[in-house]
Amino acid sequence: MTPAPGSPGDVLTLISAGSATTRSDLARLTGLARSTISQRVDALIERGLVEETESGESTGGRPPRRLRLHTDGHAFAGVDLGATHCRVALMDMSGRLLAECEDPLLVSEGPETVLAHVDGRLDRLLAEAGRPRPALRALGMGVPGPVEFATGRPNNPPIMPGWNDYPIPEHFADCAVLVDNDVNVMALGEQRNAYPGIRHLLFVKVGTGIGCGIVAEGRLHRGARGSAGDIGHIRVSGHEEAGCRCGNSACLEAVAGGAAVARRLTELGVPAETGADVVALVQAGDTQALRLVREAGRLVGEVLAGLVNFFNPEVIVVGGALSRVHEHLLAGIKETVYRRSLPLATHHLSIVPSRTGVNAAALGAGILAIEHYLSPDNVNRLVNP
Amino acid sequence: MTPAPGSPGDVLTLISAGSATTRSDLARLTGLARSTISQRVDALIERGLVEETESGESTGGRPPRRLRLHTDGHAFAGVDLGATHCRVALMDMSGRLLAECEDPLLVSEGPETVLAHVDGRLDRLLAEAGRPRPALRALGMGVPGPVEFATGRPNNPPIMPGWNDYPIPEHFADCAVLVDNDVNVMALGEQRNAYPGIRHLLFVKVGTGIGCGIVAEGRLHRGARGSAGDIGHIRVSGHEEAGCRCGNSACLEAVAGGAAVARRLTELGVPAETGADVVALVQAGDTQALRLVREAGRLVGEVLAGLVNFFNPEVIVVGGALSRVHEHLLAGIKETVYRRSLPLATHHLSIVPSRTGVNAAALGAGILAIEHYLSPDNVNRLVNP
DNA sequence: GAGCTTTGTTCGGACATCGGCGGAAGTCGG
DNA sequence: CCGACTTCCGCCGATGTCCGAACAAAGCTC
Repeated sequence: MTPAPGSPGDVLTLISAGSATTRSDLARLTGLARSTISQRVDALIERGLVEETESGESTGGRPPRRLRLHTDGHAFAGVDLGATHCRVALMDMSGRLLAECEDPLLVSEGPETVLAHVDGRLDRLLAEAGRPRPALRALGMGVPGPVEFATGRPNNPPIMPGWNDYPIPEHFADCAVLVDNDVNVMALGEQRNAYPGIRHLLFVKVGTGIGCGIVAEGRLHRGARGSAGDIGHIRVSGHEEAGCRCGNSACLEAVAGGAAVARRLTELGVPAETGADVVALVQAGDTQALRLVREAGRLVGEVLAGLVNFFNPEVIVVGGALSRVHEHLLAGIKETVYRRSLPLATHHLSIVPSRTGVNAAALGAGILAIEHYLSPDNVNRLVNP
Repeated sequence: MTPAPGSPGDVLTLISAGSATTRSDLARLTGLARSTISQRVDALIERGLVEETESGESTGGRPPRRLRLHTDGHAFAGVDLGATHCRVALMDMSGRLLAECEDPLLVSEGPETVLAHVDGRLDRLLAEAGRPRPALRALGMGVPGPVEFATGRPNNPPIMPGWNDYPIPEHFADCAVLVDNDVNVMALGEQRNAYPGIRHLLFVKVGTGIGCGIVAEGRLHRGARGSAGDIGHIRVSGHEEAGCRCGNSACLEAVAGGAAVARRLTELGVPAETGADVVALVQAGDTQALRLVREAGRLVGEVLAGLVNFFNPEVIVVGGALSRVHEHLLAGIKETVYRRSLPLATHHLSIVPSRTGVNAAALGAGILAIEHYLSPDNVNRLVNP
């Protein structure tokens, strides 16, 4: 059931999105009477979800009292679980970062160890921000593998031994927990922070692996089994010799992933092991590395060219480890996409580097948590007993 | 603004979908009081949208009065405009076919001529079905090219000379007109008729060209510029020699489209010009034709394998002219998709031939029209003065 | 400071919804 | 065949929600 127009949740959504900052705005936008709006806003204030700030500027009459989210007393967490690191961000209801931390941590140590670590970091960050544990309303988590979003259970993740089907939410009994693929939360964070008006966006992460988060109609597309966006094993032409860990050959990841580029560099006599090594070499001005990164961009671009025709996004954001040298990667991507995609699809297409940087995933996961908590359905439940 | 739960439109949606056939069902499903439901249903009956039928079976008490859409007095049209044909289907509100016709017609004759023809056929079909012209509530149309759905204007369609930016809806002043790409309406029709529970579905049309309709979250995905699903110009590996009319080479359409298969057959000494010729040859048992169709299936499958990883659909439906010999085409497609896509994405994936047949597009276009008319927003407008 | 404008609150009335009651219309068991 | 039971449906008073007019508040303009 969809919420009624102008319901408390709807009102809060407008305030949260910044579409409305006064009661008058709300009345205009919802079409409800001013008296009704006042009543709704009062309820939201009473529940601690909204607060009044100083009076705004008069436009010739009585100045309005500005409304905004009441960000005290609540906290939300975003967790970015990588293969070898764990980043936790504590945010308020408006999405502002309150505190954060990052530690090296092997996801392969298994769920109990890793989630206990997360739990400890949450306590520390909450203390830092001066908020009690019960203030934590919801937690979002991005993990490096496929997840069944509805239940928060990893689904045969290749690089998360011991996590298969583990019910992550049950580890945090006192607050709502939303678990998603790391690339999905990065896509969400980028779209919400940098491209709020864009309805169709792809976020491509080029690191050791290659993945893609899909925002369609402003919402994450996860597909039937939650495995949408797994573009690392799409075939690219002319590289039949490259075998991939998935058992096939000529997979995008096997020829353009960070590890693949490093291996090819090593073959050329420039020792490199990981994507980070490649980035360092490019930054040091190594021309072989630069050439190979650009070539990797072309290969990613070949796959993206097809996806642009298929999905017709407005924006493609390129992130991940290799994007630290994004000029060269992007150059290769753009070159191929604009050559191989149809004009109608590329005419208004932007291909840009990620703006959110290293904590993109943690912030995106936090946004997942906040949007869950502020969803009209949830707010209506909070307001009506 | 989303409609309120249990609004007249919501009630009608449940009846239309077959989820509820009695007042009691509606009360259970909406959570509203039985008295409220009765009132809503009365309003819908008064407006001629719903009718009572005979009593249903008792389950131990008073038998319920069954409700269904009141299909008399309304009519909806679906128009399938092809490059060389025009098919018009007249349907009632439940999606049942009332009358239909097909004529050879060159879309290249331009909008005035073609739309005048459609108009004439509409009158004839309405007369056949015994309904007056004003009974026509909405019209859906599928055209062979990209369309800006919101305005119903073709967007630089390659095979529709004279139609660029032509405002098709203005030609039919008295009823709502929805114009979409032909593959999109085929996808919609197939999903609604044959796979109502499936949320993510791809419809692949293999004919002279190759296109794809995308259903995501149960709704058509049209993309940013309405060009989503144009998979005919995605690159396939190992066919650099094949030039395409789009200016690139190795496009899927240039190696696996009906015209391409026909050309390759001709080169092998078996004369063929169009996809229809190829179908005839296969049906006649020509082994060369059979082999090439299967090979075309493999090529389509290579592209679909990537799209399966990216989009993660539950069902892929294969339609279009070449699918009349779908055993061979499907065999090639399945072979490649199941080899090249990730297990998580293929595990619950079905690849099936289209069930709706030659009038798939016309029926899908009609469904577009009906769903527009029965959308909760529109129904609420109809019921409340 | 009077009048104007805009914002926000108060309050009575209109309207929709709820839920109990009773009648209608069937089944079931004796 | 008939009464008990079940389910469906309409009626109606009670309840609560929402609206809109009137009013108060707080600024601007002259």
